[in-house]
Amino acid sequence: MKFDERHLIQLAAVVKTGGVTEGAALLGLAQPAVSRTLSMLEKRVGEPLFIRGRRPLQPTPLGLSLAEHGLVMLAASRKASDLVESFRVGKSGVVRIGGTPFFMDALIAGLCAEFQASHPDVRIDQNYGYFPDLRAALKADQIDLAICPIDILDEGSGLEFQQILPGRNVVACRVTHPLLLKRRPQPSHLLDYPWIAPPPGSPLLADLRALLLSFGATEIKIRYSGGSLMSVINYLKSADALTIMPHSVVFAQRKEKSITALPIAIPHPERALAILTRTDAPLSPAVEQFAGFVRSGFESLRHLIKRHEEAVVWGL
Amino acid sequence: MKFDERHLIQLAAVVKTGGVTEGAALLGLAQPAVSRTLSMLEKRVGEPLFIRGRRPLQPTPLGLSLAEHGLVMLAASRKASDLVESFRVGKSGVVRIGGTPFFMDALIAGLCAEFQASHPDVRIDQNYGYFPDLRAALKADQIDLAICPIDILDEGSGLEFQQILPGRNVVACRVTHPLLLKRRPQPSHLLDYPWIAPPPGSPLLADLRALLLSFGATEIKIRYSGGSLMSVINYLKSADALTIMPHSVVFAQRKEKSITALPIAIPHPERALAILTRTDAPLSPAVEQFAGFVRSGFESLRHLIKRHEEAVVWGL
DNA sequence: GAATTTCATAACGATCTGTTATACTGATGC
DNA sequence: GCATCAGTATAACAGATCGTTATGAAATTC
Repeated sequence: MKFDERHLIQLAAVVKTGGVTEGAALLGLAQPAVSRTLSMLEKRVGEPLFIRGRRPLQPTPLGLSLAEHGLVMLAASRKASDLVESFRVGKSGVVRIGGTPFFMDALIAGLCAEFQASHPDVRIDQNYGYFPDLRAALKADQIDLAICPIDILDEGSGLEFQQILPGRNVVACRVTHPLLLKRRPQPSHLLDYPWIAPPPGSPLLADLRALLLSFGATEIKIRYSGGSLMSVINYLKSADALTIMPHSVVFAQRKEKSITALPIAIPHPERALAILTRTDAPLSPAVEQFAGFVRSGFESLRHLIKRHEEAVVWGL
Repeated sequence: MKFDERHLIQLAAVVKTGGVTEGAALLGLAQPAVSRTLSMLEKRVGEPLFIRGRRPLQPTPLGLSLAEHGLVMLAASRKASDLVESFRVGKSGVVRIGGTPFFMDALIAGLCAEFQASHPDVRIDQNYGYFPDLRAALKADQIDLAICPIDILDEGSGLEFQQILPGRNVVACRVTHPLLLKRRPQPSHLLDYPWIAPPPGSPLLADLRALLLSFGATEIKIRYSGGSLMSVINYLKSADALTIMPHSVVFAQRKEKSITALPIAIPHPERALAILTRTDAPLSPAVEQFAGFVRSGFESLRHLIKRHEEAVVWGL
């Protein structure tokens, strides 16, 4: 005995509403359609599903049991419909993001949480990587969207950068660092302290090398490397060490009052943060929503940084 | 977005098995049918449900979520099919029985439990009543089957008795009753003890009256009445009272060794126990099974009683 | 017992289903 | 890199099914 699921749903609707007419209305059908379905079901099952000739239509035990299964299907069907609707407007789905570790840890994770306040049914899968990895992951459709500093894209690579924050590197240290006490700290002083090297593969590492070269420094006291952002910060908090960091990352930590940036202008390449996506395939609605949220989030951040810097300048 | 539930089930089958061909096979369909359903679904949903061009067919998150709902429906559908199968062979369903209190309590309740050892999914609803009530309940389709002593049925009543046990009334008392010590207890001795009257409406009450009349007794010391079987037995256990009971009910209590029957032959009308059912509507499979079980159960009981009585005779 | 509501049946067009046959595409082998 | 192969998509068609309107039958209600 194999059922057409729709028939069981119709049965469920009739049992639930207590009438063929009402059941049909519940499903948006005409009454004869449902009536015929019931007759057909009874014939096929070979057992009565309703007690005939009773006006508040009353199911037999078998009819009732079958209707319960139908109700399960009806609920599942409704849920499926809702799911598609919410998926379409980006209210459900999966967003697979990748990005450079410091940015992800400092800025994106929090944004994800904020995003889910309005999109609770969107799942976010986060991955770490630097540009080459991210580019490959995007091409291989392992992630939907990458967040990393702008890099060079081949022509016709099928990828696209959208800048979300202008970049600037700073030298970070703990708030009690002795260099902060100096009236005018000089770049050469930077060589007096132990350094934390950014993770290998990180653009920051290249930037650090360029920075040192600009001082004519050939050697640097690297005492720690390989840690994630939290490790680096915790190390910094416990020593007068220095490291190079995107300004926005240091800025994001300002509330903690544990690390800050040295007021030393250092050379820095153009490293604007951007969203990297594929151009060949359309983004799923949830990804689209998330990307929009990230853009507006960084737009706010940009203004915040701007006002903050103006305030700091005035405060000087 | 409203789905044809069957489509979601097909989607579920494909996701579950990991291939269109296998999914189709799981549902007993040809591959093109399922393939077309998938194409159609994707077009209607407007979002890809599978990542194209991957051989171990891989669903998108949306496809996967939809498939989960489809799986729910598939499971419900299977359960519904199983339910009908088990109903057909009487392995599930509801049996609504009614009967005279003493028989139900003494004999039927235990049989119900035994029945459900082989039919665990059959629910039994038990009701009490005497013949007129049971007849009415059957006609009103409130019960499927009644168990009571055979009574007079009108011609064309649409009901039918099937005898399951020949009837015989005995005088019951506790095993320590003084009358049991007498060599040859006489009917007249019965008037010396207090009596328990069977419940009003009970055939036993009429039988008791007839019994007394046969002794020429006009008065009897009725000290207790209205109790269910358990009350009557508990009363009997605590006093040298007497009461009239169907022999089978006393017999059913033999293991308890608390009450027994006096070896006094008393006049008794023909009161064979029977199953009363409607003849106009077919019994549901579960009821049929139950009726068969009751018949064979009483068949065994009949033999048991016979052997038991022969043994008692030999023992004398 | 008449009115009204509800259910069952009939007939019909449109749609959809499932089938077979066949072309296509990605995986696998050398 | 090309051939082979398994699995998937497409096409075409016959049959079933759906949902509709119109209408008759049955039961409830007043």
